[in-house]
Amino acid sequence: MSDRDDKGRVATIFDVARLAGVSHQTVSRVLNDLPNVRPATRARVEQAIKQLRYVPSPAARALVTRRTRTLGLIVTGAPDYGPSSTALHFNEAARDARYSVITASMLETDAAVMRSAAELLVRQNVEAIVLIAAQRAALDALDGIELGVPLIAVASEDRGGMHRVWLDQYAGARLAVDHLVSLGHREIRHLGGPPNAMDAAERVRGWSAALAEHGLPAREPLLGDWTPGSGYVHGRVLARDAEMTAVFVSNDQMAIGVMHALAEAGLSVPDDVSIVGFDDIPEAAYVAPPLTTVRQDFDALGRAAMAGVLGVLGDDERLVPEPSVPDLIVRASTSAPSRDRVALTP
Amino acid sequence: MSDRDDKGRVATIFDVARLAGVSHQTVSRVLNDLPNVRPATRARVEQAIKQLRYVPSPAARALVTRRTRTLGLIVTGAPDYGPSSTALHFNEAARDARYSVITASMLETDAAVMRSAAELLVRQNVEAIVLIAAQRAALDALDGIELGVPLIAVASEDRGGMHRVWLDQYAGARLAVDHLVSLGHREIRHLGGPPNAMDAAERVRGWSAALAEHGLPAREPLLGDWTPGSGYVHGRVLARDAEMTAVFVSNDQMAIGVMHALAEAGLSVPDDVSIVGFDDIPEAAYVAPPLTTVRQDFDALGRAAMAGVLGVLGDDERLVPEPSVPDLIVRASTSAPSRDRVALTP
DNA sequence: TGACCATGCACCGTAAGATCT
DNA sequence: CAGATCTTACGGTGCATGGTC
Repeated sequence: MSDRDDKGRVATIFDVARLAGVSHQTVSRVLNDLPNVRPATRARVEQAIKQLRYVPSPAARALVTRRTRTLGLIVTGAPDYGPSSTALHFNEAARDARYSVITASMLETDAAVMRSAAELLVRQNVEAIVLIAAQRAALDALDGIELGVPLIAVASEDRGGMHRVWLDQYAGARLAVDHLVSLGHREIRHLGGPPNAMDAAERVRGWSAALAEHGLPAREPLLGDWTPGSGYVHGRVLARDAEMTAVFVSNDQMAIGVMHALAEAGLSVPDDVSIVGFDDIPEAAYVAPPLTTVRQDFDALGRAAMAGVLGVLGDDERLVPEPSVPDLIVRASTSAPSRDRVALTP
Repeated sequence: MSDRDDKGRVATIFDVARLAGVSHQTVSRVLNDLPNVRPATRARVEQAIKQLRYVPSPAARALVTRRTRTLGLIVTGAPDYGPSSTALHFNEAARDARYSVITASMLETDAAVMRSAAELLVRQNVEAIVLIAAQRAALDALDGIELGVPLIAVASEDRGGMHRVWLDQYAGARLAVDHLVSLGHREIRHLGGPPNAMDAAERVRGWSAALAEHGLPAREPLLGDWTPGSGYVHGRVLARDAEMTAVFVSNDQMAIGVMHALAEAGLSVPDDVSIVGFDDIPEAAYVAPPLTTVRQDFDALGRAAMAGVLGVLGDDERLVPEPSVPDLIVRASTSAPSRDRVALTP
């Protein structure tokens, strides 16, 4: 596979041309599938390419075409299940479309670091930049600055000046609440994500809209930070609320913490309190009790991001697919409310 | 930031040269910090660079130097906490060293896909390829084929023909078992990872070596697949083993499943059975009970991979650091064995 | 005339040799 | 003579132009 001649040089288009007895331009035409090449000539060139194991130089090609078939990907935040999965599937979709992806990952959402990473990508002549970032601040960091290349954000809030793909967090939250309401719950509380998280805000919106539609009260939501620890802390608070019979938790990690706190307080899930999470992380089906949750299709999201790129670049006229709506996965952490608790509600 | 003139062109080295009143070669000398440039001239050139917002074209530079300052990263398998963290920190370390990283992620460890991804990276003239792969098959896929660039594998088993960085899984496993032994446990079972996982094999090795050293029996280990579900399945088997008082589980996800199964069987953790996991995932501190586990320093691992790259490329003479030894994090899932169970052992 | 193919040049840097002060 | 600077060549493509049958 090392494709090198005696002098350690890889074959060039001129080597191929000489071997095939044509000009380098004809080789170029064959490479790029252009017309006006006689089939016999084409065959000779292809034979020479194979024989010399010639592969075109991306650097030389990029220099003259100013196209690199390379995309930039910026991912901020901890390597949690959602963003990591989205990045993985985006990467696979890009490879399928014969694009390379230069990735810039960073734990912190620091505006200066993000901007310098974006500039680095632009200098590498990426054709578009995809941003996977849960926090609003990540969009702010790249908003307004003129990158010179299209920016596609995976984000659940709208923003001028950049393209966007997302999953319907609002609809997912409504699924969760509708499920609890249909089981007979009337006092349904919410543990949300951090205030700067766009997904969290959409889920709060869905929760309160669903409650309003059913004429049910919406108590002030609690706000965690996505971690199991914050779920535990707020779970202890929720355990003292004798009126509520169900909690819609904004992600599965916090839901695990909530269930732990409820168990410690002597409350049974789902007999005393029903719990619905969000994401369907791998652990969700195997905690005690298995968690009813809202599954997000990160595969679709990653592919949608790539579809967005192709749409913007004009490679592909296919429209970017509609945002997919999450699925409710009913497991054992939800059931009809117990008589005792129902009796307490007004 | 769009750095373009009226015709939409970015500045070239010639534009800078003209503005500074020097030749483009002098500009190049300034860019590359070469000597023999008068301070006054250097200042004029730097002023012109700033004024035109000139940045050198990586494509043109790569064409002539055959160096791209770009690395390839291949990551296989699900986006679990360990590999995702390692990839993140490697990425940050690479950026600190002013390298770009082209990433190829793939869910499946398919030899053909891996090889074509590696070839794609080589065509992009990456200067080295880093492989993060838990499975032995991933090393097999790239073993032997002549890539033409150095390959640095993050892998816990040795392999000819490639450089390697790793965390000391064997020592980590010994820490876990030593902890259990020091608490008084004498019948310590093991739930390992899948047979094709290199980390899993090392942990089995550490577990059995520690037992042998203490003169304790090593029963045949069970083998899961890293998922919480497989932990649950094997946990039900373990629950019927009346003699064992502790289980060393090869990762935290499976440990969660095991604890769930034990709880279902009416066994208390740690009163009846002590559990030690591996990894210290974010959930570990908040499950019930909080999990004693072996923390791996994925940050150090990612940086070690980058150090390995720099070492191979000769950019940096600093030695690749010694593999770091994991830390034991003692939480509530381990305690001295109960009298009842101890009495049962011979 | 049109299908086929060759020639020259641009792209934007770095490296080596030539020239000037 | 040597430090400072310039001139020339080159890398590997794709595009525009032109030539030939």
